[in-house]
Amino acid sequence: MNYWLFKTEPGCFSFDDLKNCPDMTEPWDGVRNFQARNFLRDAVKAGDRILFYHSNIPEPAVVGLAEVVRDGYPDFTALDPNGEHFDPKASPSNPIWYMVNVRFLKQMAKPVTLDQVKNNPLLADMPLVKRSRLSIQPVSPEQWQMILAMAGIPDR
DNA sequence: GCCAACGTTGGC
DNA sequence: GCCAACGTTGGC
Repeated sequence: MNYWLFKTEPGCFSFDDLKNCPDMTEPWDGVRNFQARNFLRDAVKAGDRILFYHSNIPEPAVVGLAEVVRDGYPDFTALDPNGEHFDPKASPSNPIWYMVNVRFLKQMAKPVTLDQVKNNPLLADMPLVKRSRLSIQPVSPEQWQMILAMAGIPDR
């Protein structure tokens, strides 16, 4: 099992939105960055755990945990000319973009802010801290445990 | 809203 | 295949 951090702008799709949708499960579509795409296509697998991160807000933070429930499959929103994630280069035989399905796991009573992450020397290697704009990032087991500890969530 | 960082595009 | 121009992300 692997750990990941998924970024989203809550104004676009928030952790509450995930919690409120049917089965608390939703396709993670619209990723249009090749490095993130590669993770979704090749490495993110059902059963993996996700740190759900809210970006582009006054206090960016990890706000909860989610779980991958479906391996990568073609992101067909790239084929919809009327959709906001349309990519004219994508086709059914060459979908280019991939997505996974994610399910709500746990809300953090105490979100872990970007500021807290940046101030923790043990988290200095996180892509998040290096100011990478990567929207799908790998998280090490140690980093995962640290974030959970900072959120006050017991490690089961 | 600004702007630095950085990913993508396209001319050559 | 280089690299300048351009577009996007995301913290502030």
